[in-house]
Amino acid sequence: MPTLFSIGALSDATGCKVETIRYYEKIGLMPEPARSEGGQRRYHQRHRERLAFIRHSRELGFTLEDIRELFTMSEQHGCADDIARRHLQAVEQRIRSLSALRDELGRMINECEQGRPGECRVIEVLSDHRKCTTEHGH
Amino acid sequence: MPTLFSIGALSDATGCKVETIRYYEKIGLMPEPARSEGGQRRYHQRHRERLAFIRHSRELGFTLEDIRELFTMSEQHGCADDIARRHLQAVEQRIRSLSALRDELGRMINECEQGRPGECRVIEVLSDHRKCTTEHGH
DNA sequence: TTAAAAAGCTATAGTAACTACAGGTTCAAG
DNA sequence: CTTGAACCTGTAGTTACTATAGCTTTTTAA
Repeated sequence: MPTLFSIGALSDATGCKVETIRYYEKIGLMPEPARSEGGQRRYHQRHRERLAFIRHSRELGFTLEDIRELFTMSEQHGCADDIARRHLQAVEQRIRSLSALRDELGRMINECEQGRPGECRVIEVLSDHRKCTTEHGH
Repeated sequence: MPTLFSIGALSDATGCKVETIRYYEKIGLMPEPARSEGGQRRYHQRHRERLAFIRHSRELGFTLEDIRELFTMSEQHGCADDIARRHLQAVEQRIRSLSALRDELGRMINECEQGRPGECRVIEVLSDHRKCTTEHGH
């Protein structure tokens, strides 16, 4: 007989919160598990695997919609290459704008340190985009 | 007499959507402007400046709560140095994890190209965190 | 001057991806 | 057998907007 475990045990095994597991079930990302006599959820190993897949994908920044697509792919033994590629492009773009932002913040803080006390460049720069050196945002 | 302008004109001047301006007013980030006879909003130059400050800060990734703090600072002629510094740390952390993620995605896509057709490493790696080389997530 | 079109108004609901109650039930340990 | 931890459902809240419906005001063109 397969070992069944509770939602709390599944939560401990995957690091995913109990509420989040129920939420994934509600939106159809996790299948409805068996229930105990009293109506509590009872999971198998395959639930643990599916949840691990979801959590890992989320850590890598895939959206829940992406993950739905990934499941379809994996069921059809298709290649998830293009989803990953699309996602990689988004990640690279995000890194570029965050880097511009980091430079701008660094510069603001630096100028604030140089200034006389009571004179804050941070506020000044925020008030006027023209005082920016980098082109952040899109 | 100061030139008054409509919400649409303010929107055009700042690139901030009309709905967003009304939203900022509702949450108390923008002051309530004067109204026309018929009840439409009429703004001055100082509203434009305040909104530009908000938008610029948002572009730099500050939250609306941060921006509230920034306004308090600027009213008290205080230094926003520590908010900016705190934010910089968060940005740097975000860049680090996104870089790890980019590497991981690149590796997955690469291995997928190398493999025999119909064999997708992307799904495989997503199923098993142990197949990761980098430590992403926290 | 007037009629139509454009822009504005309020209030409410929806988005992503959860998280946090409230108020009750079931389960496992002592 | 009792107690307390864990579980249940359902609903509301989070962030920062965006979108809709159904109306009113303002502007433009005939």
